[in-house]
Amino acid sequence: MNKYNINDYERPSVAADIVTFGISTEESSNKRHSHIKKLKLLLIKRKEQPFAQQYALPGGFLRKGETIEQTALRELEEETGVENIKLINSGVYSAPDRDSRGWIISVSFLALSNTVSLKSNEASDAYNAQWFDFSYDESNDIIRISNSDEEFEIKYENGKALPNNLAFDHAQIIYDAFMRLKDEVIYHDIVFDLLPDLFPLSELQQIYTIITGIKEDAGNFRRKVKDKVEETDEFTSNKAHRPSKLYKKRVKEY
Amino acid sequence: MNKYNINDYERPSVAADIVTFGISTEESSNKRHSHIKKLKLLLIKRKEQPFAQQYALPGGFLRKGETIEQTALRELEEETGVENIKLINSGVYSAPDRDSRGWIISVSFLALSNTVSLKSNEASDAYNAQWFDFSYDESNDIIRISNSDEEFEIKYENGKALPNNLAFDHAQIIYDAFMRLKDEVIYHDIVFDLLPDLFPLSELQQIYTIITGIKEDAGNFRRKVKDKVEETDEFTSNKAHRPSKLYKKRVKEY
DNA sequence: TCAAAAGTGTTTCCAATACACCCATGG
DNA sequence: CCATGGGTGTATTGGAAACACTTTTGA
Repeated sequence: MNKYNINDYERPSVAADIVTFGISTEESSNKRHSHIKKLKLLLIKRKEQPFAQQYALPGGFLRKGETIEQTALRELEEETGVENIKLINSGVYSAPDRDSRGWIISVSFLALSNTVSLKSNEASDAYNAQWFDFSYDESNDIIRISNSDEEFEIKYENGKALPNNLAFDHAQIIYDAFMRLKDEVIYHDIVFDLLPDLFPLSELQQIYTIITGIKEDAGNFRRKVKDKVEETDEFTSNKAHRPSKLYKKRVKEY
Repeated sequence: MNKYNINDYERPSVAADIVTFGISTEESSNKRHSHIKKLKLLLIKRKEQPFAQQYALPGGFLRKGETIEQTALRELEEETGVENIKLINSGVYSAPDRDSRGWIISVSFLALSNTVSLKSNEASDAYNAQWFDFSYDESNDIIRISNSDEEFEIKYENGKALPNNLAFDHAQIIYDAFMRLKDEVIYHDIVFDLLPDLFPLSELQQIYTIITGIKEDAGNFRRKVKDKVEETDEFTSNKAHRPSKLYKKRVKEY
């Protein structure tokens, strides 16, 4: 720190990359069955070199006068139209050769969208952004990311994500961010940031299970989360079964 | 990301700041009592402006060709002589006005020293580095950092650490890093990185308790960690009580 | 012989699990 | 009226907590 003059040394470009998760609701063709929740990841198709036409995380460069969180929110909005999300810093990637354009380090964010963002689905052509299905195979430690055209697998060995068709080191960034998400869901009740304000408990459990891999009896799960949620007077309707009461996250008082 | 030329925009300086925790052993004057373990934090006294003569985290600037982790390890060694430590990224601080010298963002690391570093204590004059006592008052959410001359309190309100006599935004960085440490100790068995290779279970528990605030019956604690440690044939000696078997961390097999 | 911490045994109790069963709705 | 998921009640059980008690050492 001593004798360092900030003009004496070359400085890196600093970027933010955003790993955005959301929940989609897909109506089953069989009306007897309930809708199914899926975990989704937001990617963009790159237009420019390097990795042109390949998929990458949305992201961009830190500008003077803003924080890196502001960078992340700004770039996410510009590139995908997604707004109103919770950000959690999930890593810093600084290998000198990670970007062929030059010396660029990246600060990654885990981002959780609490609304099923129709906006960006409709506008995905304009934005070049796509929500991909996301799943994690716990027993083999493999992440699968797919849409109707493409499929990416992220395998993990010796502490590193193996290279795949995703741009840059984004496979690694996604792997790390998902592991962080899993941790935060299990230990810090962050599931609620993936849900709308009002939700039935079955929906809470579905998403909890998708992310953590922890399957549980519905009745027991209901009791376990009882002190973390509050009842409302709202109910679901139009389902081929008993309506379910809607709950909201309980806000702690001090 | 599109149309961005990395030479078009001004770039920030990037620094690493390191929040280093270690464990000291202090022999009690009363020989009947056992030695007492204390949690310590490593700080340096700044020689230059800004904040000259005030205490700060060790840290320094990212150089071309190295990763930010390498920066952290290099600066820690240069400024304090401390080596062989585990690093965990604990945040990124990028408020534009956080450093009066200019546009400097900081990547912070939680660092755990598994040896009671006598080297840097002896050499602390040369290095201008000091190990401070560190304690966390859970019920008031206050961190206290002190040595024989100085005392710093870190109070937390509305999601932010209140300013104190530590340099820059280092109060905030320390607060965040300690909370991360607590989490990692409770959920991910990271206590072992603060211990030597061989240790009695009482020592493991002491440190676990200091950090987490979780007090427990010694017998019950012993049973709880049984599957995380392995017995050795070594024993402590020269204590005014029954010798304790030394254990080591169990390494998982696959 | 005593204080202090190491270490084991045992009882109690609570919370996680399993599972049976009723409810409400649309098909 | 039946399939489906919502929702409650209850018995079981495994592990956490409490605590009594023995062991081994140096002072």
